[in-house]
Parts: sequence; C-alpha cells; structure tokens
Amino acid sequence: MRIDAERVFSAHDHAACRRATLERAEEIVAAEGLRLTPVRRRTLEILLESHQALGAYEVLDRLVAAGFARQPPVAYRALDFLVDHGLVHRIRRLNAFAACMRPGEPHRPAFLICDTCQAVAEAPGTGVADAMLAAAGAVGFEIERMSLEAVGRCPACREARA
Amino acid sequence: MRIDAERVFSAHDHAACRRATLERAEEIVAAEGLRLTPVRRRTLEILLESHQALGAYEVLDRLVAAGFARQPPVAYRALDFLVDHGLVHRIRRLNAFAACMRPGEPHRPAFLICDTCQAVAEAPGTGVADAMLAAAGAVGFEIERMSLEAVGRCPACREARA
DNA sequence: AATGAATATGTTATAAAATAACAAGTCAAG
DNA sequence: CTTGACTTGTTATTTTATAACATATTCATT
Repeated sequence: MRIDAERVFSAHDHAACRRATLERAEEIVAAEGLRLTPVRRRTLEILLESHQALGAYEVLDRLVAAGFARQPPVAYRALDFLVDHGLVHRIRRLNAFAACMRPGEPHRPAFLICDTCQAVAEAPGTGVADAMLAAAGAVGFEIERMSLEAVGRCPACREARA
Repeated sequence: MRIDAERVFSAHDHAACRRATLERAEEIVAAEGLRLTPVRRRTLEILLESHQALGAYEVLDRLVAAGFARQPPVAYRALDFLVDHGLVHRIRRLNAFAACMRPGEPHRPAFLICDTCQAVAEAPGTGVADAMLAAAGAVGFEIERMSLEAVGRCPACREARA
C-alpha cells in the first residue's frame, strides 16, 4: 500500500494504513541491522496513530502512558533514531514529527500541513525538491538537506469551510 | 541594486548593499504608513550587518549593546513586525532571522543556507515555490505560507574545502 | 562462558527559543 | 484635549531541545 497526499487527506482504512507502514518499517530496520527497541517501536506506533505531526513532548506524554520515564531524552532519542533512519520526518515549521508514509523509498519529501485539521501529507512527486536542486545548482550551491513545507488548507477542510 | 544569491555568496560592497536595502525598507514603511521605530530600525540594521541569519537572542544581545532592555519581547516584537511586513525572513531550520534582500518585491523565497559560513541567500527565481504550488494544487491543497529551505555548502566554501 | 567494543538507556540538570499577560506610555485624528 | 490604536516596559512562564555522565545491554570474538 502506498500512502500519498490524496489518501492522507481523505477518509481511509487507517488501521490498515498504519499496519502496512509499520510492517514496512520493520523490514527496513531488519534489513539494515538496526534495533527497533521497545521505546523506538512505541514511538513510531504513536506517530502512526494519526496523520498529524506531534511535538516531542506530546510523544513523551504518550510514552509515559505506555510505562516509560517522563524525561525528554527518552522521546528525543527515539525520535532522532527514527528520523536518522528515514522512518519519521521532522516538520520544522511545527517543531514536530510525523511518521514517514513511505519508508525505504528514497525520497525528498515536501510537506503539506493543514492548519485546520493539522494533518501532514507528503506532496506527490519530486518536483519541489527537483526545483530546489535546480535553483541551487544555478548558483553553485551544493545541497545536503532540505525542508520543504507548506501550510494551508487540505481539500476536506477547504470544503468544510466553503 | 538587486541582491541575489550570486552576490550574497561572493565578496561585494556590503556597505552599499546594506544601505540600499535599508533605504528601500524605509520607502516601503513610509508608503504603507507604518512606523519604523528605533528598536525596529536598529533590529533591521543588525540583521543587515551580514548575510547571516541571527537568532532572536543574538539580536537581543546587540539591541542591549545599543541601549535597549534585555528582555525577549523587545527582540521578538521588533522581529515579528519586520517579518509581518516582509522586511525580514524567518529561517525555520535555524530558529533565526535574516534581512530580506528585496523588500517590496513580492516574492516567495527559497533559502540556501551555507552550513560552513552560515550565509543565507534567497535562491534565484520562483521555481521552487511554483513547484510547491503545483504539487499542492494537484491534490487540492490550498497553500497559505511556505518554508523552502536548503542546507548545504555555498560556492566559496565548496571551493575552500576542495 | 569471558571479554571487550559498540550501542542503548537512565537520570539529573540546564540551555535555548518563544510567548502570555498586563500596565503604562505615545501619537495622530477628530 | 481626548479618544482609540498602536507601541513599549516588565515580570513571569512555557515550550523545545541538549549536555553530561553513569549504567546496562547486546553482539561478535575469543
């Protein structure tokens, strides 16, 4: 199952969506010899519960509910691990984190953040990143990492408001 | 004088560059009936001193040096005003602020951030924003604001390292 | 199994970034 | 000269993130 913006922004079988993404994440972790320890797994599950981005302290609250200690490094370490290995994206505009919906597929995501329902989707295609690479190349700038984020209104919330 | 990435990333007459940008900012403020009060003016000058982004607390330090009180709202209010009126950009990846190099020209900037010399330039053209608008439009997402930022190495630092 | 290197966790403390809230002052328009 | 909008002063707090160091676990190799 492939989850892109159309799906994130619409009603869908989220249980299946979450399960599929988690399974894929586990394959990746296994393939790379990484360890999806209990905190890390739970952190990923927490982020997979919705398509909304969560702040580190919201994640921490839910980790506490699952029995882990209420200490910032607990959440930040798990989140950093997941981000480093491409299972979670950091959303800089929100100081928050969202599960990657296509782990393993190398991609340079651009995010669409609905400021009404707080859902975060990865924009389809690679056009935005390509344009950034082109613009940078034109002035001799070599890109290492990028943050491509747009805030606005998703189709459902647009309609609800109209 | 128009200052784009090529210029920011190269040696240039920065005194003239700064003066020109400040003058343009003053015209804009006057034209819109806004008030460029002393804190606001000084804040803009501070950011215009280099092409690097400064954190709010670095700005505050320099405001203190200029006689203002050391209180976060002093810096944040001035910065917020300047951002709201397009004279300063917020660089989310850095939790920092950089003077806009083309105030008044309506634009949707994409930033190139050198992680060696910390210079921040606006990428040429509107291609990145256009691509983002296109990607969003394809899924019915309506964009209000965007952050388009790339971290990497500018031409000069690339060469220095090579 | 014993050892050691790498990795992961527990814990305390602190740093860094941003905002809330409210009182007081300024300023230009009627 | 007063009203209303805007701006500043000030105290306190909230939110986000990291430093630092001790302990424990894991795994590969003896």
